[in-house]
This record gives sequence, C-alpha cells and structure tokens, in this order.
Amino acid sequence: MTKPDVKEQIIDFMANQGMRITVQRQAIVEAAFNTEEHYTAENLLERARKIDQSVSRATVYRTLPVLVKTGLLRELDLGKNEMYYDPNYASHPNHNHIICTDCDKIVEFDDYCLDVRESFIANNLGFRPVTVKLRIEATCTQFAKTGACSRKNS
Amino acid sequence: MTKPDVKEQIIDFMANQGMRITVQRQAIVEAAFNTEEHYTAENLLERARKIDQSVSRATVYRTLPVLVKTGLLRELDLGKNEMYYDPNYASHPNHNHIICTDCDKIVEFDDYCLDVRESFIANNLGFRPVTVKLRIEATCTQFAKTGACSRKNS
DNA sequence: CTTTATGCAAAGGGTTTGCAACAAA
DNA sequence: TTTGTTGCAAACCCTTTGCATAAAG
Repeated sequence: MTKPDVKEQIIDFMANQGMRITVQRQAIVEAAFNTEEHYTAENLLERARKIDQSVSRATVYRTLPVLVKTGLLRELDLGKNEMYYDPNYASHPNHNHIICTDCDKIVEFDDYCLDVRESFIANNLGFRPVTVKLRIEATCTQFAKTGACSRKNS
Repeated sequence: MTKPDVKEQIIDFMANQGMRITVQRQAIVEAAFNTEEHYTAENLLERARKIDQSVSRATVYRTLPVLVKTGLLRELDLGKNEMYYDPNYASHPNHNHIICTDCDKIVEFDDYCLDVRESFIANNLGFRPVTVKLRIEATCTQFAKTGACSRKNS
C-alpha cells in the first residue's frame, strides 16, 4: 500500500541478513509502515493480523528489533509503560517529540540543528554520538486558555 | 551527612503536603541524597536499609515519586529495564546524559542553552515545556583507539 | 531435507497494590 | 484516638523465552 520503498528496503535488509521472508514478517512490515501514527507492539499485532491472521504476539516482538535496526522505524520511549514505535523517520530523520500532558497527544517537530549542536558537545567530551533523543513534556497553551485542545493527531 | 539542605527541603515539602515524617521516609531521603551517583530503586532500598533496617521495597517505590515531585531528584530513563534516579539536579539543573555503549558508563554534561532553544521551538507550537530531556547514546573514541576506557565514574 | 521461524503458554522482572498491623500527630 | 503509613506478598503487565511444530529455501 503506502511506502512501497520502505517495505522493500526492509525485506531486502532481512534477506541480506540471511533471514527468511515469511508471510508473518511480510504482514508485520506492511502493518508497520502503512500508517504515520505511533503505535505499540500490541497495536501493531492487531493491524498485522488484519493482513495475516496467523501473526502472533511473539513474532511481532521478535520482529520489531529488526525493523528498528534498519533505521527506518524508531523506538520511542514516551514515559508510558509500553514502548511506542514511530514509522516517520524515513521521511523526517530530524524530528523529536513533544508530549502534551493535557491532551496526551504526541506532536512531532523538526530541529535540524540539534544533532549538530549536541554532537559537537559530545565530541569535545570524547564521544561519537549514535543517537540523540530529545523528549519534551509540555502543557498546551490552548488548553490552558480554552479548556480544550484542538490537536487530535499523533 | 551530605547535602543537609536538600534533605531538609524534602522533609519540609512532605510536611507541607500533610505527609507524616516517618523513620522510613527519613532514611530513604537520607540515602537518596548522600551520594552523587545514579541509582535504581533496588539500589536505594539497599542503602536506605543500612540507615534503617525496617525500610521496605514498597515504601521505597511509594516514596520515590514524591522525591521526584520536589524537583530535587530526577528520574532517568537510560533505556534499561529499570528506572534510574539522579540526585545531582539541585547542584546541576542543566545537565543531560551521554550513555556510553562501550563501557556502559553515564557521563553528565551541561548544556545551558538547550532549555532556551527547545522552549522557543515548543512555544511557537503552542506548548509550555515542563521537562526537556535529552539522551545521547554514544561510542567512546578512546575505547575505539585503545580498546579501553578510562572513565569509571557515573 | 535442513535449518530457521512460528505459536503457544509459561516465565521473567520491575513496579504496583490490597490488606491487616502499626505508628505519627 | 484518628488517620495516614508500612511490610508483606500477591498481582500486574509488558516483554522474553523454551519447545514442539511448521514452513522457507
């Protein structure tokens, strides 16, 4: 469906790793990238099963780290119990997240300088950054004024 | 022992909240701030018990959120299974963490601009930041060269 | 055929919670 | 006393794992 390139890239990656291309893995990859919303493992299982009923929870949990390793899916720690996954890094490599404590929504924003700035600091300390993750918890000014928040997208 | 002001502030905070000042809470607060190292809940339990044997795991878990609420202790998500706690925010309010994937050590560094920069971006999006957390995973250039890392402090 | 992957269900492991006993105020 | 707090152990809940079966190559 959506993002055929991404799916193809991942299948190629798996094949190159000597992994077998099973119907379950294909369904999971498909489900993982046919949305732009953040999702949990449970969430992904549900959607993958709509593509192939035989997908199990275990396989989803076993496949997710592979997707993350490709760099096309990002694991998000939003401070909840569960991990979230973000399929938008292929198109937006420099985005970070604001977590609204009022409406519980997650808003993505780009900061093209963050990486450069923080890498500079880290380099001076003798490190070579692999990932730079920024998380902002915030309240919504609109909510503070009107008691409601119009943001309803991930 | 160390940081008597901090301990006092927290006890005051608890009293102001109508909370009772129990020996267990005092021991936990003492243990929480007589070190500059990061620690886990289990870790803190161990050290609190050296001050008062009667401290239980449950009370540690029930007390930690209170300490975090005071703003003097910070909960750190280092990507491990357990949460870590950082008692150094009173003296270094603007520090963030580099997690070295080579030696598994955590290095603190100050970035006095991060808050200002990111708050500006967030404000423009209609948010009022409550916390700005930055986490850098990195490899160690020294380790890459010599195969060993001289950093052995948290 | 050989070897990897799968589903199931049980185990793991940090954290939370119900409850009766206990101790601040 | 009164009411909040504690310790214990069980419950929680997401995630991982062992194992026999299934299917990719």
